Formats: sequence, C-alpha cells, structure tokens
Amino acid sequence: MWIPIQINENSAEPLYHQIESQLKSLIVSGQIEEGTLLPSIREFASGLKCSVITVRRVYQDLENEGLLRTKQGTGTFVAKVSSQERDEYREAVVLKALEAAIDAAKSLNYDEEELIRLFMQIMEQRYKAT
Amino acid sequence: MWIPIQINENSAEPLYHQIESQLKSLIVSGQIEEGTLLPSIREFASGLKCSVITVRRVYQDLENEGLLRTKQGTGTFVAKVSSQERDEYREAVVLKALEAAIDAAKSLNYDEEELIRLFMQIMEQRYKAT
Amino acid sequence: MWIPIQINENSAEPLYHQIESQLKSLIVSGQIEEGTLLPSIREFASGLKCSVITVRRVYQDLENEGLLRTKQGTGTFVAKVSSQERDEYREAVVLKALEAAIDAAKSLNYDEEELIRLFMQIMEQRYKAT
Amino acid sequence: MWIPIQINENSAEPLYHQIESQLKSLIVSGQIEEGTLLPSIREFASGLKCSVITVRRVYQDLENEGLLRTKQGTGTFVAKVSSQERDEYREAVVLKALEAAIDAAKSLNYDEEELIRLFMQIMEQRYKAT
DNA sequence: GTGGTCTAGACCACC
DNA sequence: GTGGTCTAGACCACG
Repeated sequence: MWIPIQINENSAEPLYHQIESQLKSLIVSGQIEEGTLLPSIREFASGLKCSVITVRRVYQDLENEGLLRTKQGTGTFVAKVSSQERDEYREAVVLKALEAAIDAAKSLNYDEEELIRLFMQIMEQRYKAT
Repeated sequence: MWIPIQINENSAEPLYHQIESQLKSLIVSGQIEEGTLLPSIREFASGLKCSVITVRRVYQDLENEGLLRTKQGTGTFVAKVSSQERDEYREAVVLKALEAAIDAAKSLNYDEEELIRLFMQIMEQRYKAT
Repeated sequence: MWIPIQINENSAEPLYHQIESQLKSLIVSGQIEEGTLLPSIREFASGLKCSVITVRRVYQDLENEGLLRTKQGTGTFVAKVSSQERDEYREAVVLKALEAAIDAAKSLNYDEEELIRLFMQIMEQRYKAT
Repeated sequence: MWIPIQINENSAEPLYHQIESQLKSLIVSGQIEEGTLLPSIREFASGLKCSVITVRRVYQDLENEGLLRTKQGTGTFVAKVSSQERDEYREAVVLKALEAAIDAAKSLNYDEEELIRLFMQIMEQRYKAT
C-alpha cells in the first residue's frame, strides 16, 4: 500500500505533524478505506526518508484518536470512521482555516467586497484545475 | 502610547511570535503611524506581563525586517513603510491564509458550492459585528 | 566538526557579533562546506566558554540571513550559498573596509603616494606570512 | 565659528563617537587652528540637533585627551597639538584602518594582486575627485 | 531614563 | 541527544 504524503523540508511545521495531518485527512475523507493495512513503520519511514521514531509517533497519535488500530505481530490498520466523526472533522478543519483567513484580512482592514473578490478568484483557480 | 496586543496563553504559538505578528500587522496596516515612538521595552513588558527579553526580541526582529528603528538611549520608533511594502504584505498574508483554507477543503472533498456557502456564512457573521 | 573562532575578550565588539562575523566569513569563503552539520549549541558554547544563548543567537541570526538551516531535534546545517552571494559579500566587505581606510587618510591630509607606500608596506608584511 | 560635522542617523555608531572622531580629525589635521574658540555647548548642540549632554561629553573626552582646554565663563579652546602628536595620531588611525581592511580581505581568500587592484581602483576614484 | 549584552538555568518539543 | 522558548537578574553604554 502506497500512501501519498508530501513532506516540505523547509516548513517550520514539525515532520510528525505534517505526516499526521495528511494521513488523517486521507483517512477521514475516505481516500484510504477502513480496514486497510498500512505499511510497517520501517517501510513507511524508509519511504519518507525519516526516522522510524517519527512514524511510530504518527501511528500512536492516530491510534489514540481512534483512527488506527494496531495488532501485535500483524500491523496497523485503518479503523472504522463513523460518518458523524467524518463530518465533524471536515467541518472543524475547514471552518477553522476559513475563520483564520477572514480574521487576518479584517485585521488588515480588508473590506468585505475586496475579500470576497479575492476568495472567488482563488476558488476559480483551484477548482478549475481539478 | 498604548498598543493593543492580545496574548493567548494557551496557544502553542510562542509569546514573542504572537506579539510580533500583531505589532507587525498594526504597523503595516497603518494603525500605528510612521515615526511613532513605541513604549520602552520595560514599559511594554510590564504591560504585557512578560519578560523584557521577550519584548526586546520582538523589537529586534522587527528592526531586522526594517519595520522599526531603535536608537540606543532614546527609544524605538516605527520606520517608514512604503505603500508597496504594505500592499505586498497585506496581499501575501491574506492570500496565503485563503489558499490554505481552500486547499484543506479540497483535500476533504468539499465541493465548490458547499465551500462558498460556508465562506459566506462566516463572512456575514464576522463583518456584521463591525 | 571543529570551528576555529578567535574571541577577543577585551574588544568592545559584542561576543555574539565576533562569533557571527567569523562564522559568516568561514561559510561564505567556502571554508565550511555547504551541508555541513555544525556543532550543537551546547557543544559550541562549551568550546567557546560562553553561554548557550549566545551561540543560539549566532545560529539564529545567520539562519535569518539564509546562511544556516536548523531542524529541531536534528541540528544546524550550513545552507547553500550561491556563488553570486559569495562574491557580493566578499566584495562588499572588503570594499567597505578599504574605502573607510582611504577616506580616513584623506581627511587627515595624507597624500596619494604616502598612502600607497603605507598600504604596500602592510601588504608585504601580511602576505609574507602566508 | 562653524564646524563641519556630518551626522549619520542610521549608523550604528553612537552619536557622541561620530562627533568626537570628526572633531578630533579636524583638530589634529590642523583644519581648526590652535587657540580657536569653539562654539558653546548649547550652540553646537542646537546646530547638530542633538542633546547638550552629548556635546558636553565630546568636549570633556577631548579635553581629557589634551586636545581642548576649557576656561570657566569663557568657553572651550583648541589646545596646542605638537607635531609629534599629530603624526602619531595620523599614522595610528590610518594604519589601523588599512590593517583591518587587509586582514578582512585575507580571511576571505583575496589574493595579493586582486586586493592591490581593488585598492588602486578606489584610490583613483577618491583622489581624482579632490 | 533609554536600549544592548550576557549569564545561568529551566522546561518543552522534536528526532 | 537535538533545538526552541522564556525567565530573572545583572551590568554596560547612550542621551
């Protein structure tokens, strides 16, 4: 199983966090199905060119959140995500990001129209590409 | 001169960074005028209930960015910000935040209409208050 | 990795500045290669008999200038210096020092020949040693 | 008596030091004659747009060096400078500046010819202008 | 009064 | 182990 994770070495965001949020997003959005066997820690680490400690932390954090399940001697699996959890996660993440953007704009004296125009412009660009 | 800075003690964001970004925003948005003498580091620190070292670091970082000028024995002043710099900063900050929000939504399979509806809902809520 | 830094305790020049300019010079002149892992701040501080804070400041300032890159938990590395940056730095530093010397001489009514003679005399003395 | 002093507000060099070194240079090079009555502290300070404290410090430092003499109720005069003192000062200042420039160049791997060429180039430019 | 530097020491996050 | 942040407190230089 190949997991598409993009690591940005120059980002200030810690490695484990970059991996965690991307993997979480893949699981909650259903792009990795429930029950899927994830790569072993060593395999994943070697693929990402990072330490096994980092991957171990990712798996453990997501297991604590209930998104993964580890079976001794077998490996780590994607747990069942209820549709309610999925919806809550989706909404929380996007809401937070949008609010942050709008609040930043307000503090810089953007007016309503200017901001909507900019938003629409990016939307067009991003959703056209798909 | 009283500077309105909000500190969130529970945030993972370092103290000095919270102060820095807010002060930068105040300067670049023109809410603190060029040439203004800022509070002394001791005064500011006591107002923010933090160490003088933290304030000093803020002033020094912003001086390195060219937003402040300090004269030993005299105090710290707001430097001239060209309108071009101001516009670039405004656009860069807001653009980055909006793109992050939209990209997060896309990776969670938000469709265009759903996202626009959510955006408009927050906008109404935020700009109504003003 | 051993870094040759000379500290002059009696100089009015701040410690961190002495270290910074020497380290910068070593990097830009290519005597420390790109990608090199520098000593940890604790190790370096103990070698220089100064506080870890002073070393940290040096690393951070040079990171802000783009000469170093630090990864938390891993260490501090020498970043890539473009040959253009290197040449600009070399020229700027030497040019500035030479101009300062010549201007000082002029303001003291040195005539051209006298100054050239003095310059050559020092050159001989300095480059003979090599 | 009008004293030509150039103040660079943006320089890191302290105010008092800029004034001191320029005034010293004017005296030692003979451009202000022995016995000249200098402006009063207040007059000088107002001309330089700086604090009287700063000028007071300049006068006092130079008096301690024996270059000025103050008579209570009369003012501050330029003292006699022996030709030996003048020569020593001239040589010390220029020597120090030249050595600093050459040492900086050496540490950046300038070779002898390259440095001499650069020196001559600046000499031509500076002495042509006179 | 102002800012500039340096110290020792603590605690946290990351790998 | 690594770097990142913050503290309290000291002393110096400047105006």
